[in-house]
Amino acid sequence: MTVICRFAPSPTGRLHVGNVRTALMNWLFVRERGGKFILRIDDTDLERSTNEYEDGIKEDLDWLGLNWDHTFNQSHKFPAYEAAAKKLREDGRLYPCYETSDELDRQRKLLRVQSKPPIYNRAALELTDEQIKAYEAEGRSPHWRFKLSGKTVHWNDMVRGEQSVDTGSLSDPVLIRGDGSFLYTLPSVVDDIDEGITHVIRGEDHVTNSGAQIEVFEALSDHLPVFAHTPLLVWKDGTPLSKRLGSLSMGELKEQGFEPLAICSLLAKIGTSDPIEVRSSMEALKDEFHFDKIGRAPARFSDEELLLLNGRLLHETPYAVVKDHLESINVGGGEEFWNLIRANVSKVSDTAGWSTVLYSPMPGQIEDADKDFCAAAAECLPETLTDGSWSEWTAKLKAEQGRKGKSLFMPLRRALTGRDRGPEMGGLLVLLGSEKAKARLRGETA
RNA sequence: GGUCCCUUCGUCUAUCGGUUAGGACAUCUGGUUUUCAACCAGGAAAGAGGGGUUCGAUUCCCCUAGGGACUGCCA
Repeated sequence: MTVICRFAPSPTGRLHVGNVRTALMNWLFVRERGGKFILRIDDTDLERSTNEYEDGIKEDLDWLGLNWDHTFNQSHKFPAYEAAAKKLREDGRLYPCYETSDELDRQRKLLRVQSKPPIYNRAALELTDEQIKAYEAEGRSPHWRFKLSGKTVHWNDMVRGEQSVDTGSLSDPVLIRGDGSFLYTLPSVVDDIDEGITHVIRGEDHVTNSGAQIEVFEALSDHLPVFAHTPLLVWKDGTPLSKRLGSLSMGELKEQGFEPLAICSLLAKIGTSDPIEVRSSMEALKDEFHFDKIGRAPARFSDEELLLLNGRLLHETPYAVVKDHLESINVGGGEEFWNLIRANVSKVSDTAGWSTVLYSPMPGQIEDADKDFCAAAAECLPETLTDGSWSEWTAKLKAEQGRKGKSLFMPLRRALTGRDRGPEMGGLLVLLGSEKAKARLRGETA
């Protein structure tokens, strides 16, 4: 059986880490099983959906490496949803309701105050023809609810095991709004049937939904996908992610200089029994993905962890992979430069600072007590530098100046780079060149 | 209020009744670099609380506490 999964974002905003995790789970599962990944744009809400967001979402997925085999918009499929609604009406599963939103709101509040579950009372089922005519005469157009069976729905969830939802304790879901537009539930089920979706992988906020949706599936066809409800993502301190989604959008993370693979690695690993480590390819992530590795507690997302993984990834990234990125941010220096400094960067943009150190005029950093020492060091620095120059030079300085260890090396590092920490000095010295090095040791800007 | 879910080293987690409770990240120590960072090795560190069941409970059951999801003419 070919596995077919879908990711179904609404184009009402850019993708954030929560969405991406869902997309990633679907993608990893499909690619591991050699199936089809469908990108469905849930734009039935024409008011809030925009083309810009749709393009943004596609751009984000592209950037992350989550490629899809097929994509379509729900807004192009209204006839199919109408047909499904017609069938449900004919079968007596879809019934018109005339309450206003305010009335329903009041009813729910009242029930809550009485400590009763806020379930729709199905008053619309009792309406007489006269009452309906009266409502229509008032100009009210009905919204339509799906009549749940009241039975308990069972399914075997790939993450949560045996699940049951008592549809008797649920409100009949509204499928069609008063203005005739479709809510999420019906189009989603119709499309899952049409596309032959075999596995629905989504967040556990949909668990109750699935109970109702399964009944809609059963009312429309024999097709029923397997469900997998993954735990939600929370912020590192355990608070809901929703408060900071703005700063966790892909657009934002990209701008902050995070690598797609670091993001995917983190999102694929948190909340699982695998160690949180970066992987250098989506292939590797795919091979390690398994539903039985997913825990059931909320997965914690940490920006610090992301930065760490980003650094680890860069430490082993070959020049060819970052070449374009380096050129796009105008970083001087080629392969030698990258190989030397990559172990000391967390983000590609950190290379800019090292590029300045090596290729732009800047003053060294010399403390008063080290002035004479640095001047002397400048004197005996050879004109031509090779890989061995650093150790020869420092050995000579050690003998002549009587300095060793930290007091020997730190002043040189500071004078030459202006920094306390950084890559191995031997390599830096060669890239820096003798002339520049001498000038900086004398306290000049070079 | 109701339904469902969760609670193990600082953090994310493994364990399907008997384990020296394992790993990863962070932290600490050592090595390497005649300095720092990076890198490598090693150490310390844990089953919310209370009851059961059992020869034996982190594991099964109940209660308490804490956290989360759902309970929309949102998705």
